[in-house]
Amino acid sequence: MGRPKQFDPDAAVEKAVEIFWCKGYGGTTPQDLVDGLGVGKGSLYNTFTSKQALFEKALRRYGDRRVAGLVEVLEGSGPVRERLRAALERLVDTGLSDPYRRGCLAVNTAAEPAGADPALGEIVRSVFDRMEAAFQAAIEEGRRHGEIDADRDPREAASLLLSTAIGMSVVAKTADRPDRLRRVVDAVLATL
Amino acid sequence: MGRPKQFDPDAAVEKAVEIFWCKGYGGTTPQDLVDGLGVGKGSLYNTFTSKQALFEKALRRYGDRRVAGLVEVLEGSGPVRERLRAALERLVDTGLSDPYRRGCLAVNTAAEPAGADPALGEIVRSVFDRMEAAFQAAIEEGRRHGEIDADRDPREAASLLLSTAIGMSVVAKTADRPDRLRRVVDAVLATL
DNA sequence: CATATTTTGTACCTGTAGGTCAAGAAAGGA
DNA sequence: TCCTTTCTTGACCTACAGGTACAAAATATG
Repeated sequence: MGRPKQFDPDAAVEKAVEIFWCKGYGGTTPQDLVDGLGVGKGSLYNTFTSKQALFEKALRRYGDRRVAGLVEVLEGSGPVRERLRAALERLVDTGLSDPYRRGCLAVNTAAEPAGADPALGEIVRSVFDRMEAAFQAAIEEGRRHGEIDADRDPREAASLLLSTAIGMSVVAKTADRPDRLRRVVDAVLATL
Repeated sequence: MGRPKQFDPDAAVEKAVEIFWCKGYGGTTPQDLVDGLGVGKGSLYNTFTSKQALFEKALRRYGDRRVAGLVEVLEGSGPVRERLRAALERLVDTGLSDPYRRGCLAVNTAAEPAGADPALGEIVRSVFDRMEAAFQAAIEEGRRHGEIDADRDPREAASLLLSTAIGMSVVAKTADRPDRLRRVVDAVLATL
């Protein structure tokens, strides 16, 4: 009962992702949210309580999507090595083709002072953990299929892939010459 | 002639590095600077013009120092491979032992929206370029000495080391289990 | 239809960002 | 010694951050 909401909170979170992704947590103002979500300030705070609470929802949603995208590519068909290449190249391509150079919201948050907040840090950590686990699963599959050297420790390799992916997200933001990122992909795949 | 400054601008930049490193560019307020530098707001703006101008000085100084530290380790004595390990482990150790988990100021700036500013982006890019060049020089030396496989493309390997180092700076901020970073160092060195 | 409940728009609030300005203090030069 | 120049202090300014409060509007129930 009571008056029904005149907007879709779910869609609003979706829009919030874009705004926070562009401006960062600290750089986003209530006015940015009001303009971007198209809802009044009263509704905004009535629904989401605070800027941070909304950001937590947005970051979680972003992270889930990112992880799902990575898992989808890594669990695809074809040789594992090619799937790993596809996953990394997707990172590079989407990073470089983004006109706003937003990088990765999870990485940006980790680097921001906001990342020191326990709740936000935990969300970021969870994203990183799931990405690493996805890499590790792929590498183990490749090892079982004899595509990847059995000497290679999958945990080690997965940690390297995670760190590399994070580093590439940052490098992509500097709008550096694209060849640097292509080299990184080649280099890290050559090691497997 | 004229009244002499009552503070050392050079030392003030040094202190500014610490403040920006802790709070980020966007998160640092004029009041933070007044408190931290111990100079009045008038003197601050009279000497440094603006928050951004001071930050540029601070970021440049930080970057020069960081690059010099890396070069020093990489140009040291002993086998190249050990020097590379020492350089990466230093990154990990200083990153993990920092109680404030500040990561790397250049990386944090690249990830912040402020990194999109042309002047700041250029400083960050310069830091990354010089680090990559230092890695590349070390790898080439190792190759000449037969310590590193001649098949390995030094540019590729250097780009990988750079991306990995950047990624580790971010991961270190999440206060993740230290073993992840140790694994990354082992993994990336195993590839050379 | 009256009422209880929830949402919405608008006004309002306190604190601070990021500076600017004017007046006085501390030097060197004529 | 007076003048010019530069630095310093502190007051001041405008805009906006991040919310809160309230009255009006829209529903479900009895």
